[in-house]
Formats: sequence, C-alpha cells, structure tokens
Amino acid sequence: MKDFLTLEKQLCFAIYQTSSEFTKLYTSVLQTFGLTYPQYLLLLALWEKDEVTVKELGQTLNLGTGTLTPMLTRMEANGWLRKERSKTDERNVLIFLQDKARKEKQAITNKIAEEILDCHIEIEEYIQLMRGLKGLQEKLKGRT
Amino acid sequence: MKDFLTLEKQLCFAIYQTSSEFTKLYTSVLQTFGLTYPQYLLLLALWEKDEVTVKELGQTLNLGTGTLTPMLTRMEANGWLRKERSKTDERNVLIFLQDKARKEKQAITNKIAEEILDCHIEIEEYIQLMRGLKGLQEKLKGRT
DNA sequence: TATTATTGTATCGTGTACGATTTAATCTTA
DNA sequence: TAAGATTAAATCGTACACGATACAATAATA
Repeated sequence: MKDFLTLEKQLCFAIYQTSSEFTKLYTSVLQTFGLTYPQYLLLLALWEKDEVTVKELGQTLNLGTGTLTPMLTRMEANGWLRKERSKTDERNVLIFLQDKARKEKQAITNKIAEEILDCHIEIEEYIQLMRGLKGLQEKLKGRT
Repeated sequence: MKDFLTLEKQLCFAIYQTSSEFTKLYTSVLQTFGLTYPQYLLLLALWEKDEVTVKELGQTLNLGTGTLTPMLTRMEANGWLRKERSKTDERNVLIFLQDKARKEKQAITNKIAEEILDCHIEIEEYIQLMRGLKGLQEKLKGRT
C-alpha cells in the first residue's frame, strides 16, 4: 500500500508536468501565429469539422461554455472564426472558420511538425504512450 | 507525413484530456477537504520536504511565483501552511506545514487511494504509462 | 394553447498558469 | 565601501478551466 501511494504520487506529477511541458512547447511555436495551445486545439477540431455548435465543440474538446464562450469571442476578435446564431434554432450558435484559419493551416501544422520531429520521438513510443493514456482515460471516465 | 500529423493531433488531445480527467477525479475527492488538485500536489511536495523556500517549491512543482504566491496565500488563509520570511536571508520566504496538514494527511491519501483503486488500474500498466510520460518529458525538455 | 420542463449560451466567481515588471535584499567588485 | 549586478518574491495582465447561475428559445404535455 505504501508503494501504491508512492506510485500514485509519481503518476500525478508525471501527467501534470508532461502536460505542462507539452503546452510550453506548443506555446513557443504558436505564439508566432498569435495562438494559444487551447486555441490551437480548437482549430484542430474545426479543421476536422467546420460549422458546429458551441455544444458540439464542447463535447469534442471536453470543455464547457464557461471556458468556450470567452475563448471563441477572443478568437473571433482575432479573425480566426465567426459566430452566428442559428436561424432554425436560435438557441444554437454556429462556429465558422474564417479564411485566415484556412490559409494559415499549412504554415501552422508544418511548424508544429518540424518542432515535434526535432524532439526525436519514436513513432512506436508515441503510439504506446497514447494507448496508455487512452486506457487510463477510459478507466477514469468509467468511474464517474 | 500526413500520418504523423494525425498522430500528433491525437497525442495532443490524449495528454490534454487525460490530464483533465485526472484532475476531475482528484477534484471530486479533494473538495471534501477544501483542497484543489494543484494545492494537493503542493502538499505532496511539502509532506516530502517541509520548510522550503518558494523558489524550491517552484522547482519541484515546475511553477513560478506568479502562480505560487497567490496559491500559498490562499492555503495559508485556509490553515494548511504558514509563510515566514527567513531571518538569515530576508529575500527568502519559508513555507511551513501547519498541524492541520499533518493531521489530515492520512485521511486525504487514504481517500485518494480508495478512489484510484476503484478505477482498477493495473500496476504494470501504470508503470508503463509513467515511463512513457517521463520519456516524452525528457525529450520535450531537451529541446528547449 | 398555456404552463412547465428542457436545452443552449452567456455570465460570474474562484483558482490556476505564465510572462513581464517591480521591489527589496544580498552579493560583487572595482 | 559604494555602485552595479544578481536574486527571491510579489504584483500585474492575459488566458484558460470549471461549477453555478441566469436567461431566452424551444419542446413537451396537461
């Protein structure tokens, strides 16, 4: 049991700090484009599927409106996207990518890829890690 | 290259969301004790080594004073710890655990262990994952 | 159809995170 | 030892993150 707690403590720090390091790497690349890491994740989601409601986006990103609304407002102000209330159901707000987001996509992802490759991360290792993370996520979610 | 970007995207989300799920699990347990997850991590560090400077704590947790100072102020107000300016070098502020933190330690860690065990996480899997995270962390750090 | 329940966003309050600046204490070294 | 450099915290501004609440639009149903 003592060992278990030590292990648990180490996992806490490992996830917390890896996530933080990861964010920092991305931040350093993204600030050239005037983007934050969460904003980049939001763009990743929109590049995959455009013209979605705030709710849909929230489900994709695991975020509530308390986080999304102000974030979307900022990104709209910066010209990445456009918000428009749905005509058919005025409760919904639809998010549309702006030209800027479509045009810069390549430049952004290329730069990211370049930096990531610079870390010499082995693909196999990468996949292993992701599998582990997803496994843990499932178990964490299942509990709730 | 196309595949690489897809993979990279998946890792982004995997780390981001696992970290978020992890935080949520801990938050649900910790709120009973009036603690947040970052505050719990801070206590973990202090239980390991008490009577440290803000700077030391920052190195352990990978946090700057912009985050720590207000956090320590809140935790002092809640009776978890005490801040005291060092007599020998008045630039340093030393952090001391309060009785409350020592007394509640067992209750807190027991409750956490209980919840984690509830997730049926295999120890082997756990260790694998951590190894992967630490490996990634090293590579991310090395780049800077 | 008038009432009630539900749904989708927005808003608010609290608590991280982090870079940049400020301030006070200590250290260097000319 | 006095001027300048360095160091440790605090402070400030911006940006998440999240629970709780508010509010307007739509759906359900009596």
